[in-house]
Amino acid sequence: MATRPNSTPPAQPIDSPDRRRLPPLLRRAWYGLNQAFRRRIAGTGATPDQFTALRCLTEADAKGITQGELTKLMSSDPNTIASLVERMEAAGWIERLPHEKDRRAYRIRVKPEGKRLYKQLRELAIGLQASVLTVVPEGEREGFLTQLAAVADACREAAEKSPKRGK
Amino acid sequence: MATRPNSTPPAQPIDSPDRRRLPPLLRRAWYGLNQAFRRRIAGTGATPDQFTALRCLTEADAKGITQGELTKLMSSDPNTIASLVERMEAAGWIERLPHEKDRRAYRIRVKPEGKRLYKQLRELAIGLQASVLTVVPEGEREGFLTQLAAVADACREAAEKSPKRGK
DNA sequence: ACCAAATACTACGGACACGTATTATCTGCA
DNA sequence: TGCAGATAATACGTGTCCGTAGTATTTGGT
Repeated sequence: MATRPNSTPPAQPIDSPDRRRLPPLLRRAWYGLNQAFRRRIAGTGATPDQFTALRCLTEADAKGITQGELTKLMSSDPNTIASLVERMEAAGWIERLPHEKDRRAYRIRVKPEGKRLYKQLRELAIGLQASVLTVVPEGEREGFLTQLAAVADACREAAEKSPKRGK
Repeated sequence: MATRPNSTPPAQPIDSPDRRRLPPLLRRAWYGLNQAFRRRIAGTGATPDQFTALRCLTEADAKGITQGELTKLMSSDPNTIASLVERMEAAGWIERLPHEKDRRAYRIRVKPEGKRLYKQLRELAIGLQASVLTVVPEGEREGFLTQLAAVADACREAAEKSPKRGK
């Protein structure tokens, strides 16, 4: 039965049908990455999504963005962001200030405590991402990420082409 | 400002920092794909995860697998699978029979109604996957999927190396 | 200046991800 | 044979995903 080379043990034989299909591969990669990160940051009290939010807010900062903008940056949903932001505000990591032009919206700002937490999480995230990416040979990494970006855009586009309400 | 070629419109300039980082790309791809699929199958009453379960069960079938095996196939969690299976059983798509060797476990079988549903969902899934994959040039597709598989394995491995309980 | 349509957010609900804890059963080993 | 430890499920709780519906405000066209 397939004497496999003694490297990192594959969970399934290399020719398993699953190894060639996009959705299962994406699922496995995303859940695995998430789980690994969640466990590594468990001690901080934050979740992977909360880190993502902090990253988006930090990089976009200036005067603070709205929930709607954060929704787009996180490839997420307004409802999800609403409760996410609510918990993060309760935790004291961010604050919601009234928007100076649009009274429907908020400006979300990262508080000092949130910035401190972000720095801490970022170290762990960088380490994890680096260790995962080593499995793609250095020379092919750029091309791989470019293709993944194209696939990601295609997925998003497919989602937007099938809206919730009819055509 | 970066006169971009008139192909599929990128949501952001090509040099945006996000287009080169693995976690945001995976997030975007996975959520986008999921959302697109969920909307396309909304009429059937099934969810993307239920389709995944049906696919795993159908391909592995024979006498039916246990929840634990399904958990591994779906890169998921025993708790998640328990409630997923419960709903699918209530919907009449699958049934749980006592395992003949292990009285703790079940054997999950796809019922006729589930098989019918699966065939229907599969058509939609294949179409979606194909349309998404067209953004990767034909000749590079195989290599891309191979690299994605390697990344997926690395992610899973990273997750298993950081177990929930301490070191 | 006025009103329909779009937009920012909230409220509520079903489904999923996953951590901890518990029960029932199986397995390995002295 | 006997029992500690591993394993298959379950129960329960928090956080996230996202669909539908509703409120407040802004915008665009007349």
